[in-house]
Amino acid sequence: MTTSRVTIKDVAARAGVSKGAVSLAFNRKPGLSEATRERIFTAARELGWEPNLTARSLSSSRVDVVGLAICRPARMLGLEPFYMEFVSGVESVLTEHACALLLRLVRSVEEEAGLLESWWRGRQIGGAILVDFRADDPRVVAAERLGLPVVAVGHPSLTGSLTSVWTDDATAVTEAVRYLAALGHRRVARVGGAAALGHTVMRTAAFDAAARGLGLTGAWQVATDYSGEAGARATRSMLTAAPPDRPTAIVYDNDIMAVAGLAVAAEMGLSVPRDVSLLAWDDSQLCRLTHPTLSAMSHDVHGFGAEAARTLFGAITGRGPGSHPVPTPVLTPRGSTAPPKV
Amino acid sequence: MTTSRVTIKDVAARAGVSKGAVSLAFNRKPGLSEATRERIFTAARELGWEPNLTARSLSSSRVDVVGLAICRPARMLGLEPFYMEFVSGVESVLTEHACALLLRLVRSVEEEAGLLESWWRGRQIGGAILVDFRADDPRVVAAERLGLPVVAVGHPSLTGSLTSVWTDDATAVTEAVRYLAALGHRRVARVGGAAALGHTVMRTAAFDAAARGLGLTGAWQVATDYSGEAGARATRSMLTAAPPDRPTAIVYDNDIMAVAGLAVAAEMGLSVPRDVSLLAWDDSQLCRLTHPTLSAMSHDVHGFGAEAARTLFGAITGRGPGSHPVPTPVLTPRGSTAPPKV
DNA sequence: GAATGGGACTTTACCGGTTGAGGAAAGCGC
DNA sequence: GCGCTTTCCTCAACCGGTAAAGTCCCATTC
Repeated sequence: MTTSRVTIKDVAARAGVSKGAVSLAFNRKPGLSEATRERIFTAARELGWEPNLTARSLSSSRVDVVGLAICRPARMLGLEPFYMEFVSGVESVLTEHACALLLRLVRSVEEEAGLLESWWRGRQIGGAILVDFRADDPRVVAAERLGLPVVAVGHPSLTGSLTSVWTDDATAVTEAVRYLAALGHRRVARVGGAAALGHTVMRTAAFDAAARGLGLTGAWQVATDYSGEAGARATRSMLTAAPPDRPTAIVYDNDIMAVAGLAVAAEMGLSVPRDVSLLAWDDSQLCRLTHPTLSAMSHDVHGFGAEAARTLFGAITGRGPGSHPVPTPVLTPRGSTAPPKV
Repeated sequence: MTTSRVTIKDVAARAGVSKGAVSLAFNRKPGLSEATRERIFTAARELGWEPNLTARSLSSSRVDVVGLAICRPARMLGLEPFYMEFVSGVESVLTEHACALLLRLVRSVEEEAGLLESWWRGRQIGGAILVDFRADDPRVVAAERLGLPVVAVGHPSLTGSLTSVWTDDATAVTEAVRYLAALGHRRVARVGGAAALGHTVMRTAAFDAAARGLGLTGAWQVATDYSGEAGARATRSMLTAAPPDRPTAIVYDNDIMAVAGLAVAAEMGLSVPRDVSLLAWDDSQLCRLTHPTLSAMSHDVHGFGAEAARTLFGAITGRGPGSHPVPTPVLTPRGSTAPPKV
């Protein structure tokens, strides 16, 4: 009921000091005796005062909020364990710095670029995390132009002069293909993510290169929108191909599509991994909840988010641009991959 | 590079008016001629000015940010499609009001109560959305004491005097049980969510009542932590029970556990729905990506989030407490439910 | 004993908007 | 031509903090 109208002035009055002193105490700056400091904290505690962050950031012109806009259809977002895990990693670091996360779902990168400008101009955020880069991403130019401190989650080749945090997807794709080839697979397919995304392009190229390098003749890949439906559709079309073309192993660009692929195989009466091997990507817990369990290219998404947040703090505090690779996804074999049936 | 140091004063100067006039124009308040208004907008556009929201909320003491804290282990969060869909529903309404969402993951409701107080005292949020109520939830008292406008997502019996938005879970559970009984099942089990959550308690009671009412002798339910692992464990222990006790149908409290249950059945060589029927809850797209597809108690989670946000705006603008039911989940039969084998 | 220095605060000028109290000019009735 | 509204706009006081400059007092130092 009592709308807390307690301000720094009340605390100052109660502690018998000026508001400047209260400010010094709460920002742990030197220039106050221990006794006074203590008196101020006591007064604040008694009144239940907390500094008004709005006022603080107005006068100190630093904002303890970072923005994150995600640009994927709501439908897919919910299913994609990646984002929530990423966000939770980001949070874990932000929390340490008493920093908050402003989240927004957008429909296009153009909208996102506009939003970032708005947020920054309106002093709503002190920095931002950018994900899902595409070729010639408008956000690169926007962030540079605005001088907005950001961390770009994506390969340096996509993020221009922005500070970036990225995984080496090309190497991971190569490892995946090598593994399947080592098992004896010759016809390997890949169900990729959205073609517009930069990392999809890179994975696609890496897949091609790896397949060619290993002399795999039947390499075949398609792009999807990352949704389970699309994954199912792609899998169905691959598995219904005439036997000489039919892949014996399929790599997916996320978990969901791999799960959907597993269902398609079951629905077609094919046994995994006897008739076809499946390899997922990202490796959320979902991969351990299926039967058979899904082999996957696994990485620490939570840690990825945390690293992104740490890097963002670096950018906000003026550290110049840089490129921060995080560990490459590693192959985690489970029940869905095996040598092809002879 | 050019840190945008454009302020209302610059715009005023350029348009040849006072800053008060600019303020009036940008808040669409009366008292300005069309011509002046136009001149001001032009000047603002030319300078690329956007009002500093920090300054605005300091002087107008209204904050266009709402808080949402989610209290579940990161592990589970990622997998739970519910939250992202809910958030996307919330967003869809917030966006219309040019309002932002402050998100935070917390480890306990106590921490959340503290956070809300901090956010509110620090004028970081204008209101909050509270989810996952438990019995005697400390957030109820906290929100009341602070006078913080909130919308509580949970049954009115759990949310005290707070404005609430809720689904009638008891009715939905009853419908689920009735459906399975109508198919001929006599031994129906339920894999519930976290026992500490209020809605779990209500669903548990409703399940018991429904089973008793229908004279089902083998009703059996357990509580879990909502994780896929726990769902798998529960399913395994149910399906390994001696035949007279073994349930022929299992209802799950979310999607993930149902998916895990499906895998367990497969791993045990049981056929779904021939040997056992499974019924999921929430019905994200995941239910359509399995084989067989999962029958589910289905509701519009996106719409649920949107309604919560709308109701919150009501609370913020001073509308008194109220209780807003949203549509009860409805049964959506798919491939995982059938009459029991005789 | 005057000059120096520094610790402990206070003062005061912002930060960039909003808001309510005016004030000048134009329109209107008589 | 005078008072009275309206319309349109200016002024100045906030909002609740921060930060740089200023004040005071006391201990040193020469």
